[in-house]
Amino acid sequence: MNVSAIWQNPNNKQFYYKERPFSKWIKLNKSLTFLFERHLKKEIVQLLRENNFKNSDIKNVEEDWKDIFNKPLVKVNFENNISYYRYNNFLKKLKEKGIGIYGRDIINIFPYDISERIEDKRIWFLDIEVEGDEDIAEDSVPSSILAKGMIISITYYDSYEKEYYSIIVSREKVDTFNKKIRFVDSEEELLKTFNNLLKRKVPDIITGWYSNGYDIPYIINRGKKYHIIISAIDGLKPYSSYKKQPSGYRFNNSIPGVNLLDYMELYKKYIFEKPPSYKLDEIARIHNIEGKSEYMGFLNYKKNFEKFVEYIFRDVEILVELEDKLNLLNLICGLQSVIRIPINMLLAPSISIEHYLQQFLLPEKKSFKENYNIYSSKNVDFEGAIVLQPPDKKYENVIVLDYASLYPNAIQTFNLSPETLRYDFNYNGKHVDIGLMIQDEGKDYIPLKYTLEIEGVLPSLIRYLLKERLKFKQLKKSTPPDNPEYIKYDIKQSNYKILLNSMYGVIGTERFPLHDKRVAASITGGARGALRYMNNKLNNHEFKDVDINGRKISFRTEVIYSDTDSSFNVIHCEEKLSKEDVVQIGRYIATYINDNIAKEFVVKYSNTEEIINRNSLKVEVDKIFKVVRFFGVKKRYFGYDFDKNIITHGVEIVRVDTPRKIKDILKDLFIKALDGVLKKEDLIRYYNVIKQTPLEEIAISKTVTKIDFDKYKTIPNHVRAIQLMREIYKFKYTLNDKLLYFHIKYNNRRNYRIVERIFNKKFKDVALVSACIEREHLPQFVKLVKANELEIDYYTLFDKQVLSTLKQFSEYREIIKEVKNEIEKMEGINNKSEQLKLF
DNA sequence: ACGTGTAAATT
DNA sequence: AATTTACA
Repeated sequence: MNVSAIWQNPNNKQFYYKERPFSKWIKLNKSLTFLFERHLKKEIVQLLRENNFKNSDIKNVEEDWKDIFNKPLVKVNFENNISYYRYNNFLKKLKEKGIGIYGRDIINIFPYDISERIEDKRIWFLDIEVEGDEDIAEDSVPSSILAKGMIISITYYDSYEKEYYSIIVSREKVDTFNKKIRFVDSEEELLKTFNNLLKRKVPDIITGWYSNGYDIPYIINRGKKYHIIISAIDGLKPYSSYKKQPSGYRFNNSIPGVNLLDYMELYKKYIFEKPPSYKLDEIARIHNIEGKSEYMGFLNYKKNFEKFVEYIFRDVEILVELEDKLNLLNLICGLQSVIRIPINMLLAPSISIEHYLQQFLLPEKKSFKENYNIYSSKNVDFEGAIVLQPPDKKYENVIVLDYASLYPNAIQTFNLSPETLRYDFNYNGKHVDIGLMIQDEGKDYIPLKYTLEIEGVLPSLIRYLLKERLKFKQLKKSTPPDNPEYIKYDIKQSNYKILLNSMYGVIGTERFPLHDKRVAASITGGARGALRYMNNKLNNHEFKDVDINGRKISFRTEVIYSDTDSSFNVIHCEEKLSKEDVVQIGRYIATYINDNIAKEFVVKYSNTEEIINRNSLKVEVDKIFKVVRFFGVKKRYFGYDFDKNIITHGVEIVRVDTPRKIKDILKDLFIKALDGVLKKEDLIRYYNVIKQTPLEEIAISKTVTKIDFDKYKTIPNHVRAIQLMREIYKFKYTLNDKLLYFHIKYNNRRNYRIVERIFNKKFKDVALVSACIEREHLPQFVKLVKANELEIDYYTLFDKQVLSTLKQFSEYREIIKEVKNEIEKMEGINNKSEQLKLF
């Protein structure tokens, strides 16, 4: 059976599926199951009786199951009519008695293939507008839960019909070209209409920007007011709840028969780029999608209805365009077809891996316990990766080698898994001992022996994942990029990559049933060993008369920096090297490592040569620098390749809390500094440029991590800066997005007391403080600047963001000092601080 | 509700 | 020295 989509009722774990795309849901007959240790059979039978289970409640019992440690297990399959409620209560009782339950994940695994084709799913991209939305005050309850305002429109795009729809509460009507609009008289009618459409069209997925926190709870809660049960399956009810957590609100929504997927959550999880704001128009800008003209939803509804109608489609269009570019729904559907669990479960790696592993073990009739409690304590720390300290120096011709998927390949090569670990000084079977590798680092020996006589579940899963990923990578390579298959192969290989990369992380976390910190420590230990091998091999190694592009070239490699899986090698050579020469040298030294690693490194820690065949550790040329500058600190460097493309890490140019304009300026200044041509005039010129730049582009992006400010042990400046705007100007904050932070001169002396209290400082003359606002506040904020209540403190901005940052180039410290003095003179700033600390 | 290592600004 | 934020 191949199904197009599934939905699982979270209340009773009942599965629904569609046999054909765009049909109705069919209930799946799947019984509830659990497993227990065979020696507890009598006790379990007794407990089943005590809990009023009869023989006829049990479909069958399978006695040939085992756990991954080979413990004999019994699997009980209940009849289909046993409710999840009874089942759950029974398992709770077993848990109270300390009886370990195995294989609970099985009930969340859909037993048949699920289509990965996005074309098979009906997806609604949805957005709502609410009356008076822009003046909803901050509250201890999210506005979508209070649901005070009336929903005036629900707009969506149907991926199957390829059509935009909107339902709008309005007596006024407008005609639109290519959009289908239904005008209704009341919110109640709007919700009823929407609900009927849900039941008739049954979308598989509803997605929206922040839809789990706003649109979906709003619809459900407004529905409640009219006793409208928003649901695609008759007889089942929706719900919407939330939990307040230190970092913000967490929502839990359900509309029966619809998979709810917040596109913003998807974006945050899978898009590497960190935007300065998670507002949809900002995201659109980043991905070169024409953003909406202005935010005026409800205002336009009243003032300019035609404009309002144009506007409400824009957000949905952006979302559709975004998916066109990013293919995240495609990605998640691919992942679902591999892991076969409900879509919303796929967002948590520990849950994904847990279910995937269980599914992988099912054919072998193997399972595992909810928690083995092996080395699980929070206090058990384990060591991570090696990071070398680089010098404060500029280099030319630097080749970076790195291990491909180091952690997964370490797991595979050394057979690292909870059940292959022999934590035993005397174990003498065929094995590899990571303890010896760690001892080589000068630490105490502990036996971290992994038997090679059986294959571990983790390694075997990883071997499978690596094989699948390679298969799709090769298919992708042999397909032209304009072929529609190309993107499918790419998504497939990234699905496997995601799973591979989560494997190590979950082993070290308590939530994961098979976690074992000794195994996590062995993974990082094995990886450190591999890195040390490469670095030792390459540091100050003389390569003599190597055939490079038809010439015999001698060179020396020197390791100048290394982080986790990478080794930065500067090539010392008498001769002048072209781009092609360096590329070829890179290939040569990578091969040099790959040819020797198994016999020189991997086998060294094993008592059998068999491990050589297991080796999948392999290095690649990751990048090549024509010039790179290190600053004497770890995780920060700046350079460019032979095509003058910037390659940089850690420095302010790449940080989200650097303003957009400053990033552009710094890029130019960093290149000039690297090339040794930075002049005083460049800096002065940029200082004046910054003064002419719109505020949005010089705003420092900041995140508030605790919505309850009381929870801060020390209040960060940007939080004080919120308090200032809140107390004096009554700005309202939702705190669900990044904020704009400005250094300011505060001018209104009447409020000095308040400002002094907030910032814990005394001011004699000027109050140099800061202000922090939400993006929506920007027009109001500009008004305050124009009214001279406050001024932007360009000097501090320039000093902190540009001058201090450039000081990393130690050779420029003098020039920077001079520029600083010059600007101080220019601005008439008295360098002796006017600010005294109160305490 | 996936790990550890690290820099830097600030109190 | 401790806290907070962001990055790798």
